[in-house]
Amino acid sequence: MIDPKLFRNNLNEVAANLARRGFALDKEKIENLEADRKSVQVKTEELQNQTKTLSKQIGELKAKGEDAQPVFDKVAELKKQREEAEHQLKEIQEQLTEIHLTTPNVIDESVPDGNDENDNVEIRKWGTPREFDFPVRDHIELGEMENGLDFSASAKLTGSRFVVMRNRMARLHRALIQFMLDVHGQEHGYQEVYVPYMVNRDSLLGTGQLPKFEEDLFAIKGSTQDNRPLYLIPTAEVPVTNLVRDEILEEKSLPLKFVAHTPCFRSEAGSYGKDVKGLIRQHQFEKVELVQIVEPENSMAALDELTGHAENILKLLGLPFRTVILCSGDITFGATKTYDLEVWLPGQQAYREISSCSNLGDFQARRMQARYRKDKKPTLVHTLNGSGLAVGRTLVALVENYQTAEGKIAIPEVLQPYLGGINEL
RNA sequence: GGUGAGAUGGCUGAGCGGUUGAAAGCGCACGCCUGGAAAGCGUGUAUACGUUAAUAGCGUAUCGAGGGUUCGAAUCCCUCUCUCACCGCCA
Repeated sequence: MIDPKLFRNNLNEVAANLARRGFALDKEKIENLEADRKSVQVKTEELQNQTKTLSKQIGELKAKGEDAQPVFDKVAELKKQREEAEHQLKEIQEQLTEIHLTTPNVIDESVPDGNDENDNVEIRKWGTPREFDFPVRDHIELGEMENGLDFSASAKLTGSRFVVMRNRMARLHRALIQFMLDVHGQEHGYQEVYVPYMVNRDSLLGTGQLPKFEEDLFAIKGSTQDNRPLYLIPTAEVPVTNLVRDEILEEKSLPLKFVAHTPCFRSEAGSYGKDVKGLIRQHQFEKVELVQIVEPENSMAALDELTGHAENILKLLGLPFRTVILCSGDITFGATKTYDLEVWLPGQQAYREISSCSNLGDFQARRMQARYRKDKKPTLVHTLNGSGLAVGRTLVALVENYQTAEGKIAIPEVLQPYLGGINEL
Protein backbone atom coordinates (compact mmCIF):
# COMPACT_ATOMS: atom_id res chain seq x y z
CA MET A 1 0.00 0.00 0.00
CA ILE A 2 0.91 3.59 -0.45
CA ASP A 3 1.94 5.58 2.61
CA PRO A 4 -1.39 6.77 4.09
CA LYS A 5 0.29 10.05 4.95
CA LEU A 6 0.49 10.78 1.24
CA PHE A 7 -3.29 10.63 1.10
CA ARG A 8 -3.44 13.36 3.69
CA ASN A 9 -0.63 15.60 2.60
CA ASN A 10 -0.14 14.99 -1.12
CA LEU A 11 -3.47 13.72 -2.34
CA ASN A 12 -3.40 15.63 -5.62
CA GLU A 13 0.05 14.40 -6.56
CA VAL A 14 -0.89 10.82 -5.73
CA ALA A 15 -4.08 11.09 -7.77
CA ALA A 16 -2.16 12.55 -10.72
CA ASN A 17 0.40 9.76 -10.55
CA LEU A 18 -2.25 7.05 -10.37
CA ALA A 19 -4.14 8.65 -13.23
CA ARG A 20 -1.16 7.75 -15.43
CA ARG A 21 -2.09 4.13 -14.78
CA GLY A 22 -5.67 4.85 -15.65
CA PHE A 23 -6.64 4.54 -12.00
CA ALA A 24 -9.18 7.05 -10.76
CA LEU A 25 -8.65 7.87 -7.12
CA ASP A 26 -11.79 9.06 -5.34
CA LYS A 27 -10.26 12.15 -3.83
CA GLU A 28 -13.43 13.54 -2.36
CA LYS A 29 -14.24 10.32 -0.55
CA ILE A 30 -10.74 10.09 0.86
CA GLU A 31 -10.75 13.70 2.00
CA ASN A 32 -14.06 13.24 3.76
CA LEU A 33 -13.03 10.02 5.40
CA GLU A 34 -9.76 11.54 6.54
CA ALA A 35 -11.49 14.55 8.03
CA ASP A 36 -13.94 12.28 9.87
CA ARG A 37 -11.19 9.98 10.96
CA LYS A 38 -9.21 12.78 12.46
CA SER A 39 -12.02 14.24 14.56
CA VAL A 40 -13.47 10.88 15.60
CA GLN A 41 -10.10 9.43 16.47
CA VAL A 42 -9.14 12.38 18.63
CA LYS A 43 -12.50 12.19 20.37
CA THR A 44 -12.27 8.43 20.86
CA GLU A 45 -8.83 8.57 22.33
CA GLU A 46 -9.84 11.38 24.63
CA LEU A 47 -12.77 9.32 25.94
CA GLN A 48 -10.56 6.28 26.31
CA ASN A 49 -8.12 8.35 28.28
CA GLN A 50 -10.83 9.56 30.65
CA THR A 51 -12.13 6.04 31.17
CA LYS A 52 -8.69 4.75 31.85
CA THR A 53 -7.91 7.49 34.34
CA LEU A 54 -11.18 7.02 36.22
CA SER A 55 -10.76 3.25 36.31
CA LYS A 56 -7.39 3.71 37.89
CA GLN A 57 -8.99 5.97 40.49
CA ILE A 58 -11.45 3.22 41.35
CA GLY A 59 -8.57 0.90 41.94
CA GLU A 60 -6.86 3.40 44.21
CA LEU A 61 -10.02 4.16 46.19
CA LYS A 62 -10.78 0.50 46.69
CA ALA A 63 -7.25 -0.17 47.84
CA LYS A 64 -7.70 2.52 50.47
CA GLY A 65 -11.11 1.17 51.38
CA GLU A 66 -12.90 4.35 50.35
CA ASP A 67 -16.21 4.78 48.59
CA ALA A 68 -15.81 4.48 44.82
CA GLN A 69 -19.45 4.83 43.88
CA PRO A 70 -19.29 8.45 42.59
CA VAL A 71 -16.47 7.53 40.23
CA PHE A 72 -18.37 4.47 39.14
CA ASP A 73 -21.28 6.62 38.11
CA LYS A 74 -19.05 8.99 36.21
CA VAL A 75 -17.43 6.19 34.25
CA ALA A 76 -20.78 4.59 33.49
CA GLU A 77 -21.89 7.84 31.91
CA LEU A 78 -18.83 7.89 29.69
CA LYS A 79 -19.18 4.32 28.58
CA LYS A 80 -21.98 4.70 26.07
CA GLN A 81 -20.39 7.75 24.50
CA ARG A 82 -17.05 6.02 24.30
CA GLU A 83 -18.37 2.85 22.76
CA GLU A 84 -20.26 4.85 20.18
CA ALA A 85 -17.12 6.75 19.22
CA GLU A 86 -15.09 3.54 19.07
CA HIS A 87 -17.64 1.95 16.80
CA GLN A 88 -17.72 4.97 14.53
CA LEU A 89 -13.94 5.08 14.34
CA LYS A 90 -13.76 1.41 13.49
CA GLU A 91 -16.13 1.87 10.57
CA ILE A 92 -14.19 4.81 9.20
CA GLN A 93 -10.92 2.96 9.52
CA GLU A 94 -12.33 -0.09 7.77
CA GLN A 95 -13.32 2.08 4.85
CA LEU A 96 -9.91 3.71 4.71
CA THR A 97 -8.16 0.36 4.95
CA GLU A 98 -10.27 -0.91 2.09
CA ILE A 99 -9.10 2.03 -0.01
CA HIS A 100 -5.49 1.59 1.07
CA LEU A 101 -5.46 -2.10 0.19
CA THR A 102 -7.07 -1.68 -3.21
CA THR A 103 -5.12 1.33 -4.44
CA PRO A 104 -2.18 0.49 -6.72
CA ASN A 105 1.34 1.68 -6.13
CA VAL A 106 2.57 5.01 -7.43
CA ILE A 107 4.86 4.64 -10.42
CA ASP A 108 8.40 5.85 -10.85
CA GLU A 109 9.07 8.97 -12.96
CA SER A 110 11.10 6.94 -15.43
CA VAL A 111 8.06 4.87 -16.41
CA PRO A 112 6.78 5.95 -19.85
CA ASP A 113 3.16 6.94 -20.37
CA GLY A 114 0.93 4.54 -22.25
CA ASN A 115 -2.31 2.61 -22.28
CA ASP A 116 -1.39 -1.01 -22.81
CA GLU A 117 1.36 -3.42 -23.86
CA ASN A 118 1.62 -1.73 -27.24
CA ASP A 119 3.09 1.33 -25.55
CA ASN A 120 5.85 -0.51 -23.71
CA VAL A 121 9.27 0.76 -24.69
CA GLU A 122 12.06 -1.49 -25.87
CA ILE A 123 15.28 -0.52 -24.14
CA ARG A 124 17.64 -3.21 -25.42
CA LYS A 125 17.81 -6.23 -27.62
CA TRP A 126 20.17 -9.19 -27.48
CA GLY A 127 20.92 -11.86 -30.07
CA THR A 128 19.71 -12.30 -33.60
CA PRO A 129 16.77 -14.51 -34.49
CA ARG A 130 18.05 -17.51 -36.37
CA GLU A 131 17.44 -17.97 -40.12
CA PHE A 132 15.95 -21.36 -40.80
CA ASP A 133 16.51 -23.18 -44.12
CA PHE A 134 13.64 -25.57 -43.44
CA PRO A 135 10.02 -25.16 -42.43
CA VAL A 136 9.95 -24.11 -38.80
CA ARG A 137 7.91 -26.19 -36.36
CA ASP A 138 6.33 -24.58 -33.33
CA HIS A 139 6.69 -26.16 -29.90
CA ILE A 140 3.34 -27.90 -30.19
CA GLU A 141 4.47 -29.77 -33.31
CA LEU A 142 7.83 -30.50 -31.77
CA GLY A 143 6.03 -31.68 -28.68
CA GLU A 144 3.91 -34.11 -30.64
CA MET A 145 7.07 -35.70 -32.01
CA GLU A 146 8.43 -38.37 -29.70
CA ASN A 147 5.32 -37.94 -27.58
CA GLY A 148 6.88 -35.06 -25.63
CA LEU A 149 3.87 -32.88 -24.89
CA ASP A 150 0.62 -34.72 -24.34
CA PHE A 151 -2.30 -32.32 -24.02
CA SER A 152 -4.95 -34.97 -24.44
CA ALA A 153 -3.59 -36.89 -21.48
CA SER A 154 -3.67 -33.80 -19.29
CA ALA A 155 -7.17 -32.97 -20.51
CA LYS A 156 -8.26 -36.40 -19.39
CA LEU A 157 -6.52 -36.14 -16.03
CA THR A 158 -7.50 -32.62 -15.20
CA GLY A 159 -8.75 -30.32 -17.95
CA SER A 160 -7.60 -27.65 -20.32
CA ARG A 161 -4.49 -25.55 -19.70
CA PHE A 162 -2.53 -28.40 -18.18
CA VAL A 163 0.11 -30.58 -19.73
CA VAL A 164 1.68 -33.99 -19.46
CA MET A 165 5.33 -33.97 -20.51
CA ARG A 166 7.24 -37.07 -21.41
CA ASN A 167 10.60 -38.12 -22.69
CA ARG A 168 12.82 -35.35 -24.00
CA MET A 169 10.42 -32.57 -23.03
CA ALA A 170 10.24 -33.75 -19.42
CA ARG A 171 14.01 -34.12 -19.26
CA LEU A 172 14.73 -30.72 -20.81
CA HIS A 173 12.20 -29.09 -18.53
CA ARG A 174 13.85 -30.58 -15.48
CA ALA A 175 17.34 -29.71 -16.71
CA LEU A 176 16.33 -26.06 -17.20
CA ILE A 177 15.19 -25.80 -13.59
CA GLN A 178 18.45 -27.18 -12.25
CA PHE A 179 20.45 -24.96 -14.52
CA MET A 180 18.66 -21.78 -13.51
CA LEU A 181 18.89 -22.55 -9.81
CA ASP A 182 22.59 -23.23 -10.11
CA VAL A 183 23.37 -20.05 -12.02
CA HIS A 184 21.48 -17.81 -9.61
CA GLY A 185 22.64 -19.68 -6.55
CA GLN A 186 26.30 -20.17 -7.43
CA GLU A 187 27.06 -17.24 -9.71
CA HIS A 188 24.60 -14.49 -8.86
CA GLY A 189 24.75 -14.87 -5.09
CA TYR A 190 21.18 -15.84 -4.26
CA GLN A 191 20.29 -18.03 -1.32
CA GLU A 192 18.30 -21.02 -2.54
CA VAL A 193 15.10 -21.56 -0.60
CA TYR A 194 12.38 -24.17 -0.66
CA VAL A 195 8.97 -22.88 0.37
CA PRO A 196 5.35 -24.01 0.75
CA TYR A 197 3.18 -24.04 -2.34
CA MET A 198 0.11 -23.12 -0.32
CA VAL A 199 -0.16 -19.90 1.66
CA ASN A 200 -2.63 -18.20 3.95
CA ARG A 201 -4.52 -14.98 3.35
CA ASP A 202 -2.09 -12.83 5.29
CA SER A 203 0.72 -13.74 2.94
CA LEU A 204 -1.37 -12.85 -0.11
CA LEU A 205 -2.42 -9.58 1.48
CA GLY A 206 1.24 -8.89 2.18
CA THR A 207 2.37 -9.17 -1.41
CA GLY A 208 -0.79 -7.58 -2.81
CA GLN A 209 -2.63 -10.42 -4.58
CA LEU A 210 -5.45 -9.97 -2.08
CA PRO A 211 -7.94 -8.49 -1.52
CA LYS A 212 -8.23 -7.35 -5.12
CA PHE A 213 -7.29 -10.33 -7.26
CA GLU A 214 -8.96 -13.25 -5.54
CA GLU A 215 -10.43 -14.50 -8.82
CA ASP A 216 -6.93 -15.16 -10.18
CA LEU A 217 -6.17 -17.60 -7.38
CA PHE A 218 -7.02 -21.21 -6.62
CA ALA A 219 -8.32 -21.61 -3.09
CA ILE A 220 -8.28 -24.96 -1.37
CA LYS A 221 -11.47 -25.62 0.50
CA GLY A 222 -11.30 -27.25 3.90
CA SER A 223 -7.58 -26.70 4.13
CA THR A 224 -7.67 -25.18 7.59
CA GLN A 225 -9.69 -25.92 10.68
CA ASP A 226 -11.36 -22.58 11.01
CA ASN A 227 -12.74 -22.74 7.49
CA ARG A 228 -10.49 -20.17 5.96
CA PRO A 229 -8.99 -21.61 2.83
CA LEU A 230 -5.36 -21.76 1.94
CA TYR A 231 -4.39 -20.69 -1.56
CA LEU A 232 -2.12 -22.24 -4.15
CA ILE A 233 0.67 -19.79 -4.86
CA PRO A 234 0.43 -17.91 -8.18
CA THR A 235 4.18 -17.23 -7.94
CA ALA A 236 7.02 -17.95 -5.52
CA GLU A 237 7.12 -14.20 -4.95
CA VAL A 238 4.36 -14.74 -2.37
CA PRO A 239 5.98 -17.22 0.02
CA VAL A 240 9.53 -15.95 -0.53
CA THR A 241 8.81 -12.25 -0.05
CA ASN A 242 6.68 -13.02 2.99
CA LEU A 243 9.72 -14.55 4.65
CA VAL A 244 10.42 -11.05 5.93
CA ARG A 245 6.85 -10.22 6.94
CA ASP A 246 6.69 -8.81 10.47
CA GLU A 247 10.46 -8.86 10.74
CA ILE A 248 12.87 -6.13 11.73
CA LEU A 249 16.07 -6.96 9.90
CA GLU A 250 19.58 -5.86 10.74
CA GLU A 251 20.96 -3.26 8.37
CA LYS A 252 24.06 -5.34 7.75
CA SER A 253 21.97 -8.34 6.70
CA LEU A 254 20.75 -6.48 3.60
CA PRO A 255 20.44 -7.03 0.75
CA LEU A 256 18.74 -10.40 1.07
CA LYS A 257 18.69 -12.31 -2.20
CA PHE A 258 16.56 -15.43 -2.56
CA VAL A 259 16.03 -17.84 -5.42
CA ALA A 260 13.31 -20.47 -5.37
CA HIS A 261 11.86 -22.94 -7.80
CA THR A 262 8.14 -23.58 -7.40
CA PRO A 263 5.14 -24.47 -9.44
CA CYS A 264 2.74 -21.58 -9.94
CA PHE A 265 -1.04 -21.87 -10.11
CA ARG A 266 -3.19 -19.31 -11.87
CA SER A 267 -6.85 -19.46 -12.69
CA GLU A 268 -6.27 -17.28 -15.78
CA ALA A 269 -9.71 -15.80 -15.31
CA GLY A 270 -10.41 -13.41 -18.13
CA SER A 271 -7.91 -14.85 -20.58
CA TYR A 272 -10.36 -17.13 -22.35
CA GLY A 273 -9.32 -16.57 -25.94
CA LYS A 274 -5.61 -16.15 -25.25
CA ASP A 275 -2.91 -18.71 -25.99
CA VAL A 276 -5.36 -21.55 -25.79
CA LYS A 277 -2.96 -23.97 -27.41
CA GLY A 278 0.40 -25.07 -26.16
CA LEU A 279 2.51 -24.36 -23.14
CA ILE A 280 2.40 -20.58 -23.11
CA ARG A 281 -0.51 -20.11 -20.75
CA GLN A 282 -1.17 -22.88 -18.25
CA HIS A 283 -3.00 -23.15 -14.95
CA GLN A 284 0.09 -24.85 -13.55
CA PHE A 285 3.64 -23.99 -14.56
CA GLU A 286 7.11 -23.96 -13.08
CA LYS A 287 9.08 -20.85 -12.39
CA VAL A 288 12.43 -19.99 -10.88
CA GLU A 289 11.91 -16.77 -9.00
CA LEU A 290 14.34 -14.15 -7.76
CA VAL A 291 13.49 -11.99 -4.76
CA GLN A 292 15.55 -9.21 -3.23
CA ILE A 293 15.00 -7.35 0.02
CA VAL A 294 17.02 -4.13 -0.05
CA GLU A 295 17.51 -0.72 1.49
CA PRO A 296 15.28 1.89 -0.14
CA GLU A 297 18.08 3.91 -1.71
CA ASN A 298 19.40 0.82 -3.46
CA SER A 299 16.22 -0.53 -4.95
CA MET A 300 16.49 0.96 -8.43
CA ALA A 301 20.04 -0.29 -8.79
CA ALA A 302 18.87 -3.64 -7.48
CA LEU A 303 16.18 -3.75 -10.15
CA ASP A 304 18.79 -3.30 -12.86
CA GLU A 305 20.94 -5.98 -11.26
CA LEU A 306 18.10 -8.44 -10.89
CA THR A 307 16.94 -7.85 -14.45
CA GLY A 308 20.51 -8.50 -15.57
CA HIS A 309 20.50 -11.81 -13.70
CA ALA A 310 17.35 -12.91 -15.51
CA GLU A 311 18.79 -11.74 -18.84
CA ASN A 312 21.93 -13.73 -18.16
CA ILE A 313 19.98 -16.99 -18.24
CA LEU A 314 18.75 -16.16 -21.72
CA LYS A 315 22.24 -15.17 -22.80
CA LEU A 316 23.77 -18.37 -21.44
CA LEU A 317 21.12 -20.36 -23.27
CA GLY A 318 21.71 -18.33 -26.41
CA LEU A 319 18.10 -17.27 -26.76
CA PRO A 320 17.47 -13.94 -28.50
CA PHE A 321 15.41 -11.53 -26.44
CA ARG A 322 14.53 -7.94 -25.89
CA THR A 323 13.99 -5.99 -22.71
CA VAL A 324 11.08 -3.60 -22.47
CA ILE A 325 10.05 -1.17 -19.80
CA LEU A 326 6.37 -1.45 -19.04
CA CYS A 327 4.38 1.70 -19.66
CA SER A 328 2.14 3.31 -17.08
CA GLY A 329 -0.95 1.53 -18.38
CA ASP A 330 0.55 -1.96 -18.41
CA ILE A 331 2.50 -2.03 -15.16
CA THR A 332 1.07 -4.28 -12.45
CA PHE A 333 -0.74 -3.29 -9.28
CA GLY A 334 2.12 -3.18 -6.80
CA ALA A 335 5.04 -2.24 -9.02
CA THR A 336 6.68 1.13 -9.19
CA LYS A 337 8.77 0.07 -12.18
CA THR A 338 8.89 -3.11 -14.24
CA TYR A 339 11.08 -4.57 -16.98
CA ASP A 340 9.76 -7.45 -19.04
CA LEU A 341 12.06 -9.80 -20.88
CA GLU A 342 10.62 -11.07 -24.13
CA VAL A 343 12.16 -14.08 -25.81
CA TRP A 344 12.09 -14.72 -29.53
CA LEU A 345 9.75 -17.54 -30.53
CA PRO A 346 10.32 -18.72 -34.12
CA GLY A 347 7.02 -20.57 -34.04
CA GLN A 348 5.15 -17.33 -33.49
CA GLN A 349 7.65 -15.02 -35.21
CA ALA A 350 7.31 -12.79 -32.17
CA TYR A 351 8.91 -11.79 -28.91
CA ARG A 352 6.92 -13.18 -25.97
CA GLU A 353 7.15 -12.41 -22.27
CA ILE A 354 9.36 -14.83 -20.37
CA SER A 355 10.22 -12.77 -17.32
CA SER A 356 8.89 -9.80 -15.44
CA CYS A 357 11.19 -7.95 -13.04
CA SER A 358 9.69 -5.39 -10.70
CA ASN A 359 10.66 -2.96 -8.02
CA LEU A 360 7.77 -2.78 -5.60
CA GLY A 361 9.33 -0.03 -3.51
CA ASP A 362 7.87 -0.04 0.00
CA PHE A 363 4.43 -1.10 -1.25
CA GLN A 364 4.66 -4.71 -0.09
CA ALA A 365 6.93 -3.88 2.82
CA ARG A 366 4.27 -1.60 4.31
CA ARG A 367 1.59 -4.26 3.94
CA MET A 368 3.92 -6.85 5.45
CA GLN A 369 5.49 -4.58 8.06
CA ALA A 370 8.87 -5.70 6.75
CA ARG A 371 11.50 -3.38 8.15
CA TYR A 372 15.16 -3.01 8.96
CA ARG A 373 16.95 -1.02 11.60
CA LYS A 374 18.34 2.19 10.13
CA ASP A 375 20.09 4.28 12.78
CA LYS A 376 18.08 2.38 15.43
CA LYS A 377 14.83 3.32 13.76
CA PRO A 378 12.67 0.65 12.08
CA THR A 379 12.44 1.60 8.41
CA LEU A 380 10.49 -0.10 5.64
CA VAL A 381 12.59 -2.15 3.25
CA HIS A 382 12.07 -2.24 -0.49
CA THR A 383 11.16 -5.50 -2.18
CA LEU A 384 11.87 -6.71 -5.71
CA ASN A 385 11.12 -9.82 -7.62
CA GLY A 386 11.58 -11.22 -11.08
CA SER A 387 11.26 -14.45 -12.94
CA GLY A 388 14.54 -16.04 -13.63
CA LEU A 389 12.86 -17.55 -15.68
CA ALA A 390 9.41 -18.95 -16.40
CA VAL A 391 10.44 -22.53 -17.09
CA GLY A 392 7.64 -23.63 -19.41
CA ARG A 393 8.15 -20.68 -21.69
CA THR A 394 11.89 -21.19 -21.61
CA LEU A 395 11.29 -24.75 -22.77
CA VAL A 396 9.14 -23.43 -25.62
CA ALA A 397 11.84 -20.95 -26.62
CA LEU A 398 14.59 -23.55 -26.37
CA VAL A 399 12.94 -26.20 -28.53
CA GLU A 400 11.76 -23.73 -31.14
CA ASN A 401 15.09 -21.93 -31.44
CA TYR A 402 17.25 -25.06 -31.31
CA GLN A 403 15.20 -27.34 -33.54
CA THR A 404 16.81 -29.16 -36.43
CA ALA A 405 15.37 -30.02 -39.83
CA GLU A 406 14.72 -33.54 -38.52
CA GLY A 407 12.77 -32.24 -35.54
CA LYS A 408 15.57 -32.88 -33.06
CA ILE A 409 16.58 -30.37 -30.39
CA ALA A 410 20.19 -29.25 -30.19
CA ILE A 411 21.31 -28.80 -26.59
CA PRO A 412 23.14 -25.58 -25.68
CA GLU A 413 26.50 -26.27 -24.12
CA VAL A 414 25.55 -24.91 -20.68
CA LEU A 415 22.70 -27.37 -20.46
CA GLN A 416 24.61 -30.45 -21.53
CA PRO A 417 25.98 -31.29 -18.06
CA TYR A 418 22.38 -31.57 -16.88
CA LEU A 419 21.55 -34.09 -19.60
CA GLY A 420 24.43 -36.49 -19.30
CA GLY A 421 26.61 -34.61 -21.76
CA ILE A 422 24.51 -35.19 -24.87
CA ASN A 423 24.28 -32.44 -27.50
CA GLU A 424 20.97 -33.36 -29.14
CA LEU A 425 17.65 -34.79 -28.02
C1' G B 1 -6.21 -38.98 14.51
C1' G B 2 -5.77 -39.35 20.31
C1' U B 3 -3.95 -37.41 25.04
C1' G B 4 -1.42 -33.78 27.80
C1' A B 5 1.42 -29.07 28.40
C1' G B 6 2.21 -24.44 26.56
C1' A B 7 2.31 -19.40 23.57
C1' U B 8 4.52 -12.77 27.72
C1' G B 9 9.58 -7.61 25.20
C1' G B 10 16.15 -9.33 21.23
C1' C B 11 16.53 -14.00 24.57
C1' U B 12 15.41 -16.61 29.46
C1' G B 13 11.45 -15.97 32.60
C1' A B 14 7.81 -13.73 36.66
C1' G B 15 2.96 -12.00 36.95
C1' C B 16 -3.11 -15.10 36.97
C1' G B 17 -8.67 -8.85 37.94
C1' G B 18 -6.65 -2.68 39.78
C1' U B 19 -1.35 3.43 39.08
C1' U B 20 1.70 -3.50 34.69
C1' G B 21 4.19 -1.44 28.54
C1' A B 22 4.69 -5.27 31.86
C1' A B 23 9.43 -7.83 37.83
C1' A B 24 14.20 -10.16 37.53
C1' G B 25 18.29 -12.00 34.79
C1' C B 26 20.95 -12.17 30.16
C1' G B 27 22.13 -9.42 25.90
C1' C B 28 22.82 -4.57 23.77
C1' A B 29 23.95 1.02 23.99
C1' C B 30 25.96 5.15 26.55
C1' G B 31 28.51 7.21 30.92
C1' C B 32 31.82 6.69 35.30
C1' C B 33 36.07 3.98 36.78
C1' U B 34 41.05 2.20 34.03
C1' G B 35 47.49 3.28 31.03
C1' G B 36 44.10 -0.06 28.13
C1' A B 37 40.61 -3.91 28.93
C1' A B 38 37.71 -7.04 32.21
C1' A B 39 35.03 -6.64 36.60
C1' G B 40 32.18 -3.11 39.23
C1' C B 41 28.76 1.06 39.46
C1' G B 42 25.07 4.27 37.04
C1' U B 43 21.63 5.36 33.06
C1' G B 44 18.99 3.68 29.08
C1' U B 45 17.06 -0.20 25.83
C1' A B 46 9.52 -2.76 22.02
C1' U B 47 6.14 -1.68 18.03
C1' A B 48 2.13 0.63 15.52
C1' C B 49 -1.13 4.60 15.13
C1' G B 50 -2.73 9.63 16.26
C1' U B 51 -1.42 14.78 17.30
C1' U B 52 2.91 17.70 15.71
C1' A B 53 7.60 21.23 11.91
C1' A B 54 9.67 17.29 14.94
C1' U B 55 12.82 10.34 14.97
C1' A B 56 10.62 16.69 21.11
C1' G B 57 6.43 16.24 24.13
C1' C B 58 1.48 14.21 24.89
C1' G B 59 -2.36 10.53 23.83
C1' U B 60 -4.29 5.55 22.16
C1' A B 61 -3.53 0.46 21.16
C1' U B 62 -0.65 -4.04 21.55
C1' C B 63 1.44 -9.95 26.59
C1' G B 64 -0.26 -16.01 19.69
C1' A B 65 -5.14 -14.25 16.76
C1' G B 66 -10.27 -12.94 17.05
C1' G B 67 -14.62 -12.30 20.04
C1' G B 68 -16.91 -11.79 25.11
C1' U B 69 -17.49 -10.51 30.62
C1' U B 70 -16.00 -6.00 33.62
C1' C B 71 -15.77 0.70 35.74
C1' G B 72 -10.98 -1.80 34.73
C1' A B 73 -8.14 -7.90 31.50
C1' A B 74 -1.44 -10.29 30.26
C1' U B 75 -4.66 -12.17 34.19
C1' C B 76 -11.69 -14.72 33.79
C1' C B 77 -14.91 -17.05 29.54
C1' C B 78 -15.50 -18.73 24.20
C1' U B 79 -13.53 -19.84 19.25
C1' C B 80 -9.33 -20.46 16.29
C1' U B 81 -4.05 -20.87 15.10
C1' C B 82 0.62 -22.44 16.30
C1' U B 83 4.50 -24.96 19.35
C1' C B 84 6.28 -28.98 22.42
C1' A B 85 5.83 -34.13 24.47
C1' C B 86 3.91 -39.11 24.21
C1' C B 87 0.76 -42.70 21.44
C1' G B 88 -1.35 -44.15 16.59
C1' C B 89 -0.88 -43.71 11.21
C1' C B 90 2.21 -42.40 7.15
C1' A B 91 5.71 -40.26 2.07
